Amino acid sequence: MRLSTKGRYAVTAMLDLALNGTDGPVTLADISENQGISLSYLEQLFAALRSKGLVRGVRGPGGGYYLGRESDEISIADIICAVDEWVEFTRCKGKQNCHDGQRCLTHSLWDDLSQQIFIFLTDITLDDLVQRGAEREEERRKKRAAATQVLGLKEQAA
Amino acid sequence: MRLSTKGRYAVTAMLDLALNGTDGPVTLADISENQGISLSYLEQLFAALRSKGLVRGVRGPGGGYYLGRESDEISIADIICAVDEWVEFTRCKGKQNCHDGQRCLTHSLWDDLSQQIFIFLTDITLDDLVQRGAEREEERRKKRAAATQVLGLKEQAA
DNA sequence: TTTTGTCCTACTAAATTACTCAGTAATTGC
DNA sequence: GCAATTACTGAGTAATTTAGTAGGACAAAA
Repeated sequence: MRLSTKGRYAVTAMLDLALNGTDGPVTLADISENQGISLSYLEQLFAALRSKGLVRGVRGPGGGYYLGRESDEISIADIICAVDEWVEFTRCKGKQNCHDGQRCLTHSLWDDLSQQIFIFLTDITLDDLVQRGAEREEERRKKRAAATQVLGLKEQAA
Repeated sequence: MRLSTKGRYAVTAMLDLALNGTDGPVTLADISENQGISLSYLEQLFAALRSKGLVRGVRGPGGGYYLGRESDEISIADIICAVDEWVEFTRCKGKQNCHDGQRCLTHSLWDDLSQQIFIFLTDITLDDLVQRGAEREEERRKKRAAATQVLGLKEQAA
């Protein structure tokens, strides 16, 4: 899993959509101004988001973008995966030579870590972030505790 | 926390050092050949590692690099921080405009995630990887469980 | 004193990131 | 129908990062 600023831009934009898309679609021009991201870069990001069904575009005057699904059914991992392509490159089979086994050690380390991050981000939805913004701190703590508990349980079971 | 291939290279090289540095120093030329990393790039990485005291260089014939500390006192996070500079860029105060609070939401999300990753990688040492390579699978599972348990406990306490 | 290696600086190539420009397509209001 | 608005598309470009080259200077062993 890659954690780039590109993914952050996408999450920020999607959050903007979740917050402001309640009454009518939101234009990229608005998001561009709100978040300080260039319009054309947003267009590229939203092309990727659209192809994954995370957003729905409406053309013409008064148009803009809606979320493709409910905000509590869009995880942060969904968004990042959509824009970051995610061809996980650490697979030993094939390109890399893992003859002496050392490289495989770091590979498995990275795979493990990547999976941990993925699980973490899969358990956080756009809606969770919205709730967080609405000063519902208690709710937030519960959600976060539940998310990280999954991490713990997953490994303790092994 | 950044997870780049640069950091992976560094971890791989350090693991090579931990495995082959038991009898005498290891030359960068050896690591270069073993791991398929260019010599000059390794020199850059090791300059950073050396400045942080993670390795110790010995000049002249028969020279090379030793680990700067015992392998069980060097965490993966140490290595990545050394080469990746880590100027965490998500701090709201200052450069970015967080006027409407939306950006702050993603900032705190990223900060949280970054911290989770950091904790995860801090609890894994070079020695853990070496043990793992020695087919001590049971040991590995115990270590991993302990490491991830920290993640769980940290949040459950909140 | 020659060889082997670290150490140091600058430069270059490739990839990625972020952005620009110039359009086309669909929808609305006049 | 026509103009305005907005999503879409693709080519191109600047800035940054990553990775690798080149050419040394210094230190120590042979």
